[in-house]
Amino acid sequence: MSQQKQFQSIKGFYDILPEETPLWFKLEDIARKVLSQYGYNNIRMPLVEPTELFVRSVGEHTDIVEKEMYAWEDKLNGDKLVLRPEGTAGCVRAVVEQNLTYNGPQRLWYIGPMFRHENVQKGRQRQFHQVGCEAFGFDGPDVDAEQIVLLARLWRELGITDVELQINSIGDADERAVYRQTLIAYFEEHADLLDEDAKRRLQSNPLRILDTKNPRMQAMCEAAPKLMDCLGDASKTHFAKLCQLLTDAGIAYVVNHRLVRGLDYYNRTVFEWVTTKLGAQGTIAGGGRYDTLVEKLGGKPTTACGFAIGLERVFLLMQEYGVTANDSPDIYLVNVGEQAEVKAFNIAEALRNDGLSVVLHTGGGSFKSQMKKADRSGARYAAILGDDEVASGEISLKPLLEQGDQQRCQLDAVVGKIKD
RNA sequence: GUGGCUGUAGCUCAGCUGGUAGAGCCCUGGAUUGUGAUUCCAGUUGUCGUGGGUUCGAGCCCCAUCAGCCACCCCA
Repeated sequence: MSQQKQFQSIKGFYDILPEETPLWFKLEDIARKVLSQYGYNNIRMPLVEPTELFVRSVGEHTDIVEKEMYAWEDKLNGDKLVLRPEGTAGCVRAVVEQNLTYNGPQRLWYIGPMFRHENVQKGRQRQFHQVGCEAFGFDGPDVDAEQIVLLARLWRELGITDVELQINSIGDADERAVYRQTLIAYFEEHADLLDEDAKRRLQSNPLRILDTKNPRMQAMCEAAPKLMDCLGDASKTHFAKLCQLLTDAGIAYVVNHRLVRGLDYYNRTVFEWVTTKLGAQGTIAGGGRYDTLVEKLGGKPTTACGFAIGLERVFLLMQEYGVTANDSPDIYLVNVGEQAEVKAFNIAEALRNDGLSVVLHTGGGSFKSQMKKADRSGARYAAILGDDEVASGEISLKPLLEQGDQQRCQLDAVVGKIKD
């Protein structure tokens, strides 16, 4: 007997197992319900897009584009393609290509896998899943607030508490450019305090230096100029209105002046929902405005605001909070004896016609072993079909989840007894 | 990409300074012949992540490799 080689899944790519899917369904069902409550419509984009789409939208000098994309060249025609690392770019591409905002603003959402070649950790895999949500053509901060309130509702419905909302405004591109120069100048004045890491980032990503954990630099960073102070009136007003809307809605938030997004397309409002229960992968959802992206991808100027939810992280959080789900059948149909085995198949179908979920026991075995399997299936009832029942044209029903007597009844009375 | 820890049955793990593998759970069967979840009895489960090396002998020591966890980084 030669043993064939076994395969293992690619690093960072996982199977989601049957015992986990009920909770996934719960998560997805609730997300769908909440999104539709706010009038968002589902859109489904391809998993593969042209590489250039992400270079132009996410940004050439971002980590995602520089080192995390699954990119390749099509052998047949030389097209440069990628597995999508995020959803917004593809969604905007679709909106522009199909002229979806022709008849006015659009609220869209999508769900599916994203791909980033990162180092694997809990809550961070190379194929992961997001629910994304994008609103096009709404200028005011009310959409920003709507999306935040939507997420707050989602956490509530999912049974997740203790997630912190952080918000910030990173202004418009020109304001950010001014701030960038101001900040670089400030850091250069304090060059003696900068560590290796900070020097490296000084030109590439000076805003990130503010996040440093180096205690020697803390005080200097605290005293650095604030982005908020460089914003123009329009951006400031936008942010102030957002804050007011959130306060009025009773949504607690923290203004985090250092909150910056790693994707280039964001402007003005940025926000993140953060938990402390998942280690370093604390962000379960993040988003913000991207008012210039539609135009940058060839569409008419259209403002936009969106967010993405990291589903694996939310899933882990649900488990953390003890949220459970099951998809147990109503009935496990026990059948012993030659006649019973023959009849059971049709009885199962008849019960399913009445809308019940029925697992038919197959493969024979004693009453005892069949009852064990009935119990393990999680079914609410065992429906028992033996020689006696076949003779009288009845079926016995035994509740498995709670105490109660076994009852014999006619087949067409089963639904009534179970639906009580 | 960098650093630290880990990898033994389906699951959780034990395995002494190297002497050819164990527990609990699970699973299968049974405890007067039609009844589960409790109890009792019996039984099955393994290329000790993979490939090399040292040794008379490796789960244990050494090297490589793969995978997982944690942190940095980044993000959802």
